[in-house]
Amino acid sequence: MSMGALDRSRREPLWAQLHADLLRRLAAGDFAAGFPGEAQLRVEYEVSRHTVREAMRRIREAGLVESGRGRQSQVLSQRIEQPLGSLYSLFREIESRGIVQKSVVLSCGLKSHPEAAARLDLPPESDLFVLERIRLAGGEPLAHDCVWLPAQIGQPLLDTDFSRTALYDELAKHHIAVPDSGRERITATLISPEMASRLNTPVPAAGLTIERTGLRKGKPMECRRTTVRGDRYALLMAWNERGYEVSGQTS
Amino acid sequence: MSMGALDRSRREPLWAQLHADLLRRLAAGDFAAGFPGEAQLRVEYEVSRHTVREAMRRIREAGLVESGRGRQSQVLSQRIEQPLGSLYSLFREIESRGIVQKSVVLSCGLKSHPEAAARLDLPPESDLFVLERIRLAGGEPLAHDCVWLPAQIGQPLLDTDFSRTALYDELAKHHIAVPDSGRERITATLISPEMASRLNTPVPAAGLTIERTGLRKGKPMECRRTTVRGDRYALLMAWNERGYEVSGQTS
DNA sequence: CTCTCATAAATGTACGTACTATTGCCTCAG
DNA sequence: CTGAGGCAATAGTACGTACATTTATGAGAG
Repeated sequence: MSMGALDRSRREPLWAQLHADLLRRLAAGDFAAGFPGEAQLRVEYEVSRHTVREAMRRIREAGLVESGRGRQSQVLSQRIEQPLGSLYSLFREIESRGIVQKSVVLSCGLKSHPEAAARLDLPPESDLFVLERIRLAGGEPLAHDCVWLPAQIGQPLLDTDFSRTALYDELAKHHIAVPDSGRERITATLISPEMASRLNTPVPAAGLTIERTGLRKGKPMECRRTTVRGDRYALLMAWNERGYEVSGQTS
Repeated sequence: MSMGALDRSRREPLWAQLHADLLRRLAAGDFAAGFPGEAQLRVEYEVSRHTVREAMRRIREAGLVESGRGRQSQVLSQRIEQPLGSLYSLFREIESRGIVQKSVVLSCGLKSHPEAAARLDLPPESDLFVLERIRLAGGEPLAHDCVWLPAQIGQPLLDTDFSRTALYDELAKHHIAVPDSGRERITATLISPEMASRLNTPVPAAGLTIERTGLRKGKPMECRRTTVRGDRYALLMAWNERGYEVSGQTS
């Protein structure tokens, strides 16, 4: 309900409060039986039509509802996919297909790593949280994944069993936000004999190496190096006049 | 100037006409010495502040200007880069670095190719324009590139010497528009011995294989298969809350 | 010359009104 | 039952006003 949802004494703009409340109610499914009209929202929240439209514009632009002259707003499919890079796409795609995703943890602890420290904007000899895993999909090795975090972020994760859980889920449990932007460098490389035995590939074999730096509010907070078996993964990119979409394909 | 720029009798909304005119003037460099304020635009175009803001909101959201309380709008960098896929990024990046870009044309003509025809939504036995090249950068082989076009599009290109010219430039000369959207499938593959001799790589070597379908107004018009030497190319992806940016890196 | 503070200017927020264009629904004639 | 037409509802466009908040500027004190 709108009781107390809007507080005119707060510094936050009215439309922003209304926008937040509408998002909340959308997520809660309040509008499953139809989205209210501008007039109804104006009465319900006791704001002007201008304020309602200011909030609704953002809802529309996010693609959550569709509206037009003469007809009320229609709730659209609720998928709000934030870009999280090709790596995230990879592992999400696996889950969405219901493939069992497990990992073999090769190491998990604190260790210095000059190259990773440089990418995290830290002094070369800083201790970093490092997590090295072989990621399995459907029981078969898919990728070798090594992630470094600043020690202060990784500290609470030292005792975690990462064989069945995702790093971002663990970060969320400790109320640490995931990256909101980042860079990835994707190259095709030969899988080394040592790596080949871990990934159970023939020699020679090709792999996709993804070097990733994740940022939060512009500050590096995650540095990753992942080698995916070339025979089991494809990176899919779709582009149009508005931008790119990235997804993955695992076999 | 604003003389006659806005026509209230037209069906197009006033803000849209204003928006279009501001875009035009921006592109023409009219605002190089500072973007006009809302008040000035209101007077100049004889519209209400609401209409000015409706137009300006779109200019701001397109990232063309930046504005905030107390200070006038600032013109930002004017780069409006249309996404054209990773392949385009690859070859553009080479040109921007001034590296001499040449090609060895392996074949150029009309030929049927069932698999490519399927991707172009054409009957399997249709004749297609096919152009197969080894692309060189700095005198050294970089990629093997094979592109198929529907015969009617490729017909005028049959006599072109593609050893020094880009396909899209040739299409432009014949007033054929380039794709405005498309899909790419990027995988890591082993370079076959036959390909290795063409690309001058050792055996074994890894390569990035890009299968691309370019669309114009939703209709497939280009189908491509490119194998890039893994040791000479990296695909760079940057992502933030708004979307992805893709670029390339050649060595 | 430099720092501080008041002022002006600009955009942001928020209210009001009116009219337009489009849609969906209901009524009514056939 | 069906189709046409009118009517009400709804979002879009466009105008007006006022005040808040932030920034840049300039005057004046030190």
